[in-house]
Amino acid sequence: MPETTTSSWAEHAQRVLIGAGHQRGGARARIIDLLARQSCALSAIEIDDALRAEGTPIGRASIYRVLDLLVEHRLVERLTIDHGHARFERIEPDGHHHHHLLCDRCGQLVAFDDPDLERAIKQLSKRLDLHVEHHDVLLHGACGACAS
Amino acid sequence: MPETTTSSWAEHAQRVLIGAGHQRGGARARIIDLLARQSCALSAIEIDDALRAEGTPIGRASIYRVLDLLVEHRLVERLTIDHGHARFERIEPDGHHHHHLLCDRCGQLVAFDDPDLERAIKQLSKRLDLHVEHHDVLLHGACGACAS
DNA sequence: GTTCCTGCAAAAGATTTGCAGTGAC
DNA sequence: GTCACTGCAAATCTTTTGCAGGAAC
Repeated sequence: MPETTTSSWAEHAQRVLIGAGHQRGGARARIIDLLARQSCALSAIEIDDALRAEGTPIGRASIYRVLDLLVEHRLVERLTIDHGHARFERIEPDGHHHHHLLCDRCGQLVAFDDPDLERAIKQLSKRLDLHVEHHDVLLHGACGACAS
Repeated sequence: MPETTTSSWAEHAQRVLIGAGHQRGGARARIIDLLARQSCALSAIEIDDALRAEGTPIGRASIYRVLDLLVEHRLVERLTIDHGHARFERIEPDGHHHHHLLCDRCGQLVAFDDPDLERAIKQLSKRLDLHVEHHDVLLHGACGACAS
């Protein structure tokens, strides 16, 4: 896991948005900065809480609007893991990504990587008559801590 | 695709629920019957609409309650495919299952089967320090019709 | 100065809960 | 007769939209 990714993603995101004709905005910068620091997906509510915890809350509407904008520009991925909540996670410019396991015991969301799984999905999209642009895998079960 | 599955799942579901101490109920029978006839996942709203179209609507609350009960007894799987809607699909007693592709062009949900993918996930759960009980794969892209 | 950004309040939509009546056993 | 099932209405919760003020360029 490259340590440099964090800040470079934030800069990349800002660059893309400016390039698309958007202005700089305080709320947006805060959200981008927050997402840049995460290791896993956050819900809009968690983002709201985190920003509030930092002392200066941001309106819910702005949070959703910024997230929409980021999703639109493929800077952030929207995941629908639990029912009723969307979760958001940055998309790395180098295409590197992971998948998730939702622990049914403790509710924690755990990220994992698996090249074989990526390979299987790539081959699958050739075999089937489908154009796969993007994929999500969600496992349910017990995380390392709960399984032992 | 075995033609017999349809009715046997409905009977199986009823048997499990009766065995768990539940009574027979009209609304529940209607919903089980409807799900038994589907080839792919339905949302609660679609279930409501379908039942209304049959002439005798069922209260939303009952629909959600029955679905919860079915999910609880592992007779139905809850999928969160689009953001804001849960979708429900029966779980076959023999463990046979498929995954989905959501067409970004036309919005259609397409089911597909892939033994290699299943294998990759099975091996993955051995390699990683996780107990995988269950998994969902969702592909995004273009369906056969839209891709051509 | 114009256009985009933000926050607040209100609205929309899906899901859940409370409660009273009905039906199953 | 008891306990589960159902429907209606109200409540809850996330997400969206309208609008007016403020900031960026």
